[in-house]
Amino acid sequence: MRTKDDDKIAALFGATVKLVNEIGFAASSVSKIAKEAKVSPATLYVYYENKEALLVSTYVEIKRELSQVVLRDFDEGRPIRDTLQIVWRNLFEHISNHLDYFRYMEQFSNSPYTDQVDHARLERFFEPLAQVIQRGIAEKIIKDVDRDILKVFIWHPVMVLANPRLCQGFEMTDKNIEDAFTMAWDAIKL
Amino acid sequence: MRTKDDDKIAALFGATVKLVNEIGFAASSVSKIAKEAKVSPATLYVYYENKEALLVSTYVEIKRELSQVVLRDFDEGRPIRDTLQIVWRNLFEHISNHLDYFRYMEQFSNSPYTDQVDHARLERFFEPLAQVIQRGIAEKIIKDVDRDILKVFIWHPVMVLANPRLCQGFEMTDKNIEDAFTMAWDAIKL
Amino acid sequence: MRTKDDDKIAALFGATVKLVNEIGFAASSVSKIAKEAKVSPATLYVYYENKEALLVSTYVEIKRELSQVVLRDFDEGRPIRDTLQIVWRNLFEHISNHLDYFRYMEQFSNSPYTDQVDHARLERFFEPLAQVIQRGIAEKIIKDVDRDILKVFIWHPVMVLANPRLCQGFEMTDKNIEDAFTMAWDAIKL
Amino acid sequence: MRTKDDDKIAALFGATVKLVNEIGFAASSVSKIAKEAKVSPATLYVYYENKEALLVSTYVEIKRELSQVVLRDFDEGRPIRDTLQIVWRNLFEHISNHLDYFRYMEQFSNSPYTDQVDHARLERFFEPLAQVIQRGIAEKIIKDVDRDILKVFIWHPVMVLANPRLCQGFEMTDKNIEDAFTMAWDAIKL
DNA sequence: GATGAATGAGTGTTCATTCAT
DNA sequence: CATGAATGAACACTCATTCAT
Repeated sequence: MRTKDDDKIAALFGATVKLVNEIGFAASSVSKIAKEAKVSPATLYVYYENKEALLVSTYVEIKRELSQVVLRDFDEGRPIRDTLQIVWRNLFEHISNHLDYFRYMEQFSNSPYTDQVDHARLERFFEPLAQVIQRGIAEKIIKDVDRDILKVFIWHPVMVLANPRLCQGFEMTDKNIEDAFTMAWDAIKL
Repeated sequence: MRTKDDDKIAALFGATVKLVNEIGFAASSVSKIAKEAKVSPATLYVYYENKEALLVSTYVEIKRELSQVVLRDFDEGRPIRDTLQIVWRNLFEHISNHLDYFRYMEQFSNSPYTDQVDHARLERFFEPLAQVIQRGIAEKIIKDVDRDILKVFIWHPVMVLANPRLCQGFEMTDKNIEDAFTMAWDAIKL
Repeated sequence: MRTKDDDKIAALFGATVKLVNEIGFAASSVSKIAKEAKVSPATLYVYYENKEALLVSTYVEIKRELSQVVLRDFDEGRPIRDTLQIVWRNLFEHISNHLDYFRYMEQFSNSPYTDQVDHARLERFFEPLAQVIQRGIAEKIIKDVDRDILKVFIWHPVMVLANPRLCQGFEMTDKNIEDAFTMAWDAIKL
Repeated sequence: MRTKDDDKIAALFGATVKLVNEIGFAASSVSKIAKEAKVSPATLYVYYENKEALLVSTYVEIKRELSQVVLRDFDEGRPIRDTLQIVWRNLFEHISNHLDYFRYMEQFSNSPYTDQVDHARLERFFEPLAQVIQRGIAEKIIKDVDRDILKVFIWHPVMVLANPRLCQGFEMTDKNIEDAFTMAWDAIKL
């Protein structure tokens, strides 16, 4: 029965994210995740090959969802700065609503499981953004430097600032968000 | 009686960093660390109260060493941009020579053990830098925004770029390092 | 799925009692108990929350069994002395057949785990006996002294005499048992 | 230097008794005892062959002290009942002053180490008492039953009643002590 | 004599995974 | 499909004892 399957997958997804947030990545064992999702540990292996597959799949799903939200109302016609600012605000809003997703992403990124992810596939989720950047460079609006450097200055600040472990005192007020975007833009613009 | 052996502490420090780099934080067990350091697991407990103490101590030591290297030849008399650039280059050099230290710091930062660190004490290692930033703001050279935001734009890029897991294709060439510093400065300068 | 196995519980119970008798309470480790019961140490944790739960449960089970045997054919109509003598003989017989149970009880009683037992619940197993004593006091057949003192004189002698560690030379002959009962009765009767 | 030796032995004796009372027999490790006695674990092995020797020696010393206190003012001329009552009261007083000794004795008695004690030697400490009993039997004042049975009824009740683990609610008031002695005497007298 | 360092063998417990139903 | 039982391997840590000074 299809419905039931999807329920279980959703339950496992939710349980995984919740547990990683509550007790941390290392302490999130298969049996605890199964208990949280109200299924048997054995059932988990019906849907995923092993623990790694569950964790990787959870990560990819979060990234997929993130790309959809962030690229909502994406319109290439607008000036580049405006486009980026809209994306930045979407990103900020999504983080605020789903801090649990972000904390999962961070912990996953720093685990050995990251190596098992098909990063090229993830990049494709955000392809439109990459093209905007590319256009900005061509039009001499954005600095022509290594793409990784650009990415680090545009996107990482939000992630770091949203991480309570790294920025304990920081508050995500509207002003701070706008300040940060201004600085990101100053960094990359020519 | 036998005397306490600095060699053993050094061996444990080295083994901890090496293992975390090779197999990851979560998989670095006490017995594996002990074996790598060529001591008995029981001996480890002569020098550290428990696993946490070893990991925290290793982290603090890395941070201490980093602060010394980075603040080498520190001279407040220079223009702020120059001061930051020198620090940035020191940081870059240190990262290049000790990528393993940086990977340890990252993994540690995303572990539950981070909460056990006396962060205020660590901040003091880098106090001179904080004062330069402060002066820059007072002299209206640097933007007057939340200090955490400033830190994220000045220091985090290097860390992220140096992380092969996050930036697989990135190469730390001289040009890239200078490009990145220029962008960091553009971000924070008024 | 496999079903929970009463055999395993019985095996763990037996192994626990046997080992405590053979090597002592302190030396009876989880892994040794598991090996004796021919299960994996991990399996033990399917049936009991932890070592303490196993030991406590074993103790309670022995006490429950003891109460059933000792109160067999219990009849309040008989004279009090006769009632106590029957119980005394049942107790003696049970001890003879299950010296291992008694040695387990003793060692458990002197362990820190005793504090975790619900003593009130155990007392209820022997409630009918307490009432006989109570009646004896009311009818001025038994001395009206602190209940603990009564218990010590009626029941403890059997336990101590049955303990080979405390009474190495003692033999539980019929005569000795009757002698001891006579003395217990002389002690408590008015 | 003799003085120093005796200090260390006394410190080890005290530390052993204290720790067994505070954390239990099983949890009293060599290193904890050494730390409590403020000596090195290695020093312990200068004075005792091993842990067992320390524990056994501590037990024997407690028994020796006990025999001295209990037989204080011993006078064979008095009526047997009076003699026993005096001893009983001495015993009660000593227990009250040194509950820690008694708890040590109990825990030791239920440990495997008991088997290593030279019980015959201990019996000799209390020889005068055995002879009084013997005389009581010869004079047909005390029941002529197995000596172990007599011992159990005369001496064990105090020990059990003094054990908070076995008799949680019991209070050692003067009345209770006299009640208990009366019952002990009733049990053994002809 | 006295010590703290050092350790192999063990502790109780949890793990990711598979088995039998 | 779904499950709880079952487990070998590993975990962090402590033990009684010995070694080197």
